[in-house]
Amino acid sequence: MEETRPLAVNRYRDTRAGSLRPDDVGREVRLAGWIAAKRDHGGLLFVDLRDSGGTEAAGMVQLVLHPQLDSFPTLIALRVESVISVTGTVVARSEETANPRLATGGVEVGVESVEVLSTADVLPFPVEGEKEAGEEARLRYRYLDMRRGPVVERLARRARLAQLVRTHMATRGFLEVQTPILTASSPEGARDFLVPSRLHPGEFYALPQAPQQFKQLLMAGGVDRYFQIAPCFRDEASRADRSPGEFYQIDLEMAFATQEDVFEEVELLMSRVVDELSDKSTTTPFPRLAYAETVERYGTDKPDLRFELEIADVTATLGGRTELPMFADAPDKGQRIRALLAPSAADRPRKWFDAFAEAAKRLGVIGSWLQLDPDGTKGPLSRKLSDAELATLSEAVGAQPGDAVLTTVGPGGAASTALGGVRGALGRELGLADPRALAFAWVVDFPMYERNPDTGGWDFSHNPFSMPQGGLDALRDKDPGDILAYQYDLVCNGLELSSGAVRNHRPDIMEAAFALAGYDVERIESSFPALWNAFHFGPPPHAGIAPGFDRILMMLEDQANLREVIAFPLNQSARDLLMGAPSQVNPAQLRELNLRILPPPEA
RNA sequence: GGUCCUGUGGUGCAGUUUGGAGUGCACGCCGGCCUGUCAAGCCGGAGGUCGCGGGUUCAAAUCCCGUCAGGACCGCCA
Repeated sequence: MEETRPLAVNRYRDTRAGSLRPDDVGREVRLAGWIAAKRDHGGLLFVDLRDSGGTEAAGMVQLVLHPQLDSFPTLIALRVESVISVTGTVVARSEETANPRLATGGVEVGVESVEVLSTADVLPFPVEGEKEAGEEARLRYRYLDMRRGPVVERLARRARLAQLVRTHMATRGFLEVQTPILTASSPEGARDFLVPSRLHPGEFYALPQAPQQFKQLLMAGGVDRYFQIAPCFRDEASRADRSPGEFYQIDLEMAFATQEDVFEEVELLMSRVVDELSDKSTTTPFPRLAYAETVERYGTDKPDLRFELEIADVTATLGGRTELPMFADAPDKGQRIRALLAPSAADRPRKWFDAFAEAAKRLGVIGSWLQLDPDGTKGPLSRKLSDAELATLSEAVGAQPGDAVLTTVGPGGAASTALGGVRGALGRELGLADPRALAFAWVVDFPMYERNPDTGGWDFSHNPFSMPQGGLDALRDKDPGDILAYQYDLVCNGLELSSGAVRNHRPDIMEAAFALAGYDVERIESSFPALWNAFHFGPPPHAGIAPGFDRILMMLEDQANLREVIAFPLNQSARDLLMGAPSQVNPAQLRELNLRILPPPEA
């Protein structure tokens, strides 16, 4: 598989510590690395020497030092994580003293001389050992965290992913193009990071939120297929699966391509990534799910499809009929009654159900529940509904004794979303999802527009450059809320991996599409001058997508947090605890940029 | 902008519900003993503004208010 890493033979080392085996017995070797652990027996000292990590050859070997050695007192005094270079002879360990838990455990190195290369102070947290260090300390001393191993292993996997993406995309005819980091601020979407221009007082560059316009301009420039592992910058709040500030996307765009062409390319790429970089498996083609249907069935547009469990609708069967006012009044209020099976949850404590009801309340819907205990039903609904109605409800979700049924009443979308959140949590808590499965799916047919609750007008619900399905006719004839876009997401295991679209390359359709969102031609032109102009000079139809590089790694590595797959991540509030960014700058720097700092507005 | 969780020697935690002496566990650190350990062992020791500020109380790690820091989430992320 992996080629052996060539090792420079120099004054520090001629052999990797982790490579020693019984075959090496008798060899004179020179090793370098960290003191991972010391075991001081007074007259005899054992040192675990750990070589640098991130390669298969790295590892640990036991050194034996005898008191006759000149440097014995020095070694006794050195703290763990100090760095040494030693020469010595590889000797076999007897059967009683061999360590089967160590790859090098059949041998040890009898040390003849030691050179101390650097010394370590008392550590802020242990490098060796099972204990988890706190998140803050790990970030502040990221280099020590790396020495623990797993982070570097993930970085190695990250490097392999980058390499695989590049070789694969090249064989598929994609041209890797680097696009600017200093570019123009864009009026749409996320908040920009701004970079003041020294040469042009009062003017700013912006860091790209994504190379969206550049890749479309590459299409206009006749590039057939473009890709890039592209840095993207957005000044928005973080989540566990969303880095603050910066992240990477496998950005790609294809000329003369349809939605299906994009799907095929991404399926090829993703299945190769999964095959070569994980022990999981997946099958292509990925299922296609319509957005509206997905939200209806799973309560989210990024469902975890590793398990069934669909949200049922009981508005028709229970609404308007029962004695229970919230159910009885629902149809008249335009509300829906939604229900979700919670398998084997009948004996959950009251607290668990209350937490669900609280969560539902925060989303503006009423949550209630029914527990099908073997010795009778419990929960608020059991007292308020007739036996027949309870049976109807249980049947709707397929509940058996021992299960519970969760219900929500409220506006359709919110009633579904509340249960969608519970569905995901149930999958994790009850182990419904096969941890080795990767359930990819395409979510298609996103709505083009959505109502702005403040203005009552129509906003683009996703990318304003997406092609509306039905083109000009749809824009002219349909209710904006009913117009779908050639806009799609790739989801996997409850994670949104990617978002893309067939682009709108026609100025006439663009004009009509933007008009519905309240933009006139002048505003399009001033907001997106490059694209608007380029599309008047014969742009090819094109489509693309941008799978999240960091999120793919999260998925491959089974990590719940992006920080685990990034070498030097920012913390939740976008601070770099290691480097101390952001930070104030000196007045001379500000003067040169013609900037003055104002106090933050009073709260 | 908001909600929730967490903050206790260098590290990871328990103690907070029900106020009563900085009480406890594991690791680390310092000193001593120890020639076959590999989480070495044994003996001894040091190390604390219980994040910070205010309040209630005879008495606060514990209750209340505020604030700071870390995390999860809502808003936000076309």
